[in-house]
Amino acid sequence: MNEFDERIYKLALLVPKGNVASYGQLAAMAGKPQNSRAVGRAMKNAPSGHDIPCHRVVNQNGEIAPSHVFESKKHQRAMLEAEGVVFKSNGKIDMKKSQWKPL
DNA sequence: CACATGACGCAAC
DNA sequence: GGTTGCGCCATGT
Repeated sequence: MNEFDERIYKLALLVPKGNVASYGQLAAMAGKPQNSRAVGRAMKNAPSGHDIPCHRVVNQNGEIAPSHVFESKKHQRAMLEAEGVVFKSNGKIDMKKSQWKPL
């Protein structure tokens, strides 16, 4: 596992319940602002059993992965909603309210 | 080794 | 505000 990926996982774990982080955000915090893609790749390659809330990691548009990534988009939406993440009428996440703001 | 693809982001139109 | 194009990095063929 690369150090970068490890940081991504750690950051994902740091995301509090009810909040979400964008790929670019994690990438920036990991030290590579332009490497947002690698974040997604890292999530995809994320090891199971590490309690990594990959569902809390979304894109800047407030959208979740296509669907084939998790069980389904609906499932993930329900999961996030259960955690307190605010969703807009269009089915996307209200980033303005739910985006994780690290201290 | 070169090319194409992908859980993305941002600037430009 | 939606769509298009380009950039960045890692992986697979």
